[in-house]
Amino acid sequence: MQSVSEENYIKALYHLQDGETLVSTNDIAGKMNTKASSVTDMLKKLAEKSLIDYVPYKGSKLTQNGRSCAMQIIRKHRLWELFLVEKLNFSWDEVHEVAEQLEHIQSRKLIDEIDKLLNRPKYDPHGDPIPDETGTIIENTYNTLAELKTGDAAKLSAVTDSSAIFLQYLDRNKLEIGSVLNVVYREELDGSCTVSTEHGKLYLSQMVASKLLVIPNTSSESNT
Amino acid sequence: MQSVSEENYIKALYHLQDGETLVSTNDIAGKMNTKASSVTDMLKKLAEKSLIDYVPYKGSKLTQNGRSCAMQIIRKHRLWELFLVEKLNFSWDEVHEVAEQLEHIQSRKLIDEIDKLLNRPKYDPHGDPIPDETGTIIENTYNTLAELKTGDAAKLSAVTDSSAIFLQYLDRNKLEIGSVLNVVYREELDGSCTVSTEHGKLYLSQMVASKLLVIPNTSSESNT
DNA sequence: ATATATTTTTAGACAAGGCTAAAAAATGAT
DNA sequence: ATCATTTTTTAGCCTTGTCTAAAAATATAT
Ligand SMILES: [Mn+2]
Ligand SMILES: [Mn+2]
Ligand SMILES: [Mn+2]
Ligand SMILES: [Mn+2]
Repeated sequence: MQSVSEENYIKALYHLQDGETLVSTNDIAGKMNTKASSVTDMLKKLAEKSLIDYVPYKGSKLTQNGRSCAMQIIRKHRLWELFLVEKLNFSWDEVHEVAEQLEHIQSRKLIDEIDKLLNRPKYDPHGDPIPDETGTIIENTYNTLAELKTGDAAKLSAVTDSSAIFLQYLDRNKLEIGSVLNVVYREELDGSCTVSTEHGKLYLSQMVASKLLVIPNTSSESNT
Repeated sequence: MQSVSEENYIKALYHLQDGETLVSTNDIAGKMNTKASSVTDMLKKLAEKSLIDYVPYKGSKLTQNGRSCAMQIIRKHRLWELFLVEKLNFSWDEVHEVAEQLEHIQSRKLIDEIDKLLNRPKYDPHGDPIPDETGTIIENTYNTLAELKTGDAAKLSAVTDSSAIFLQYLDRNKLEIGSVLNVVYREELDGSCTVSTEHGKLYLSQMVASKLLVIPNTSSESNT
């Protein structure tokens, strides 16, 4: 059993990890709003428990064990987020903070029952995939909206920024998971794009477009 | 905002308090499975925050402030317990441990929505009253089954022992909140009693009978 | 009233998790 | 290859919450 703090480090490591490359101590400190020295201490402890492989001065990565631990925490986080939206009238910009607390509740039955209640959902309110009981997670290869060209169409499938301020911006512009986006014009100069949705035309900056993960519409793939 | 540990001390103090009398340091240590010296340290801290009145060598009691804080924690504990039973297929002997964790989650909206979902319930699965948002709690004056005499009838309304082992004993004997109990014979020697329910006759020891809170049936009050 | 027993507090220590400042290692630029 | 910069680790300190052992206060019994 891990402490709340240990769980948070494991989660951060998972989110920062990209393939087999080691995650730097500084990056972890950045993500967790702590100091590098605190991170070093914790890395030693996690290595001791064989949850991570830690190479001093080089970086660290999750072991098999650590990864499966991370998946359980992320599963809980995302199931709770969906539960809050589906059953307790939370909006998608309100759930993250509460889920940060709920993800640390220790009860196998509790999370299994939430999973059942929600009919074994595959995605959370932000489009992130929910690992199943065994820790298996769907790996989707999305495009960002910023990668599309004039004339392309796509379905908004996930967002990479779950901050309240960003999600509220999307709400104001009637963008939600599932929205169909047609790229009316893509400005190469600054990477911005004008899209049309069922609610009308929208101008989206490169900053916003790069945070929207989409599945390109194969039906309009002909116009290359 | 209080730490989880502070909240647990406040809760213990509430449960031990009886009227205006001071609660002894030793009693708190007993209830919390800690040592008296640890309790003394915490009492000083809680007094500093004016959550309790602490008189060294005499004991302590909750202030107005501390009491209202206790009510919020107990409200959360009991609402979560009922939620687990009503919505997530937990049995009444499984909920306490998980509720001990969930009661510390900080989110006003979360608990309000749970309350709404359950239709502003008045009692938890063990018959304990649930404080409302303002901290108001129903004060019932129950009798224990052990106080009744031969011929009395009563409705089981609450239990004072929520341990899994005790609740499972009640399950095995088909006793639940709401069960109607007729005292067929009360043995003065050892305080045990034989009761009949809709499922048949039962022999209950004084130890068990004293943990069952009942509302005597006024319709059979005539036989005094 | 005094001695004994019990309860409570104090003193000092420890583990977890954090911080700052200094030292050491790695990286990058000439 | 050497020097300067950045990253990481170490050393030492702090806070929270716990403990044990000793001291002080209170309660109890003669
Ligand atoms: Mn989240
Ligand atoms: Mn999410
Ligand atoms: Mn309980
Ligand atoms: Mn209860």
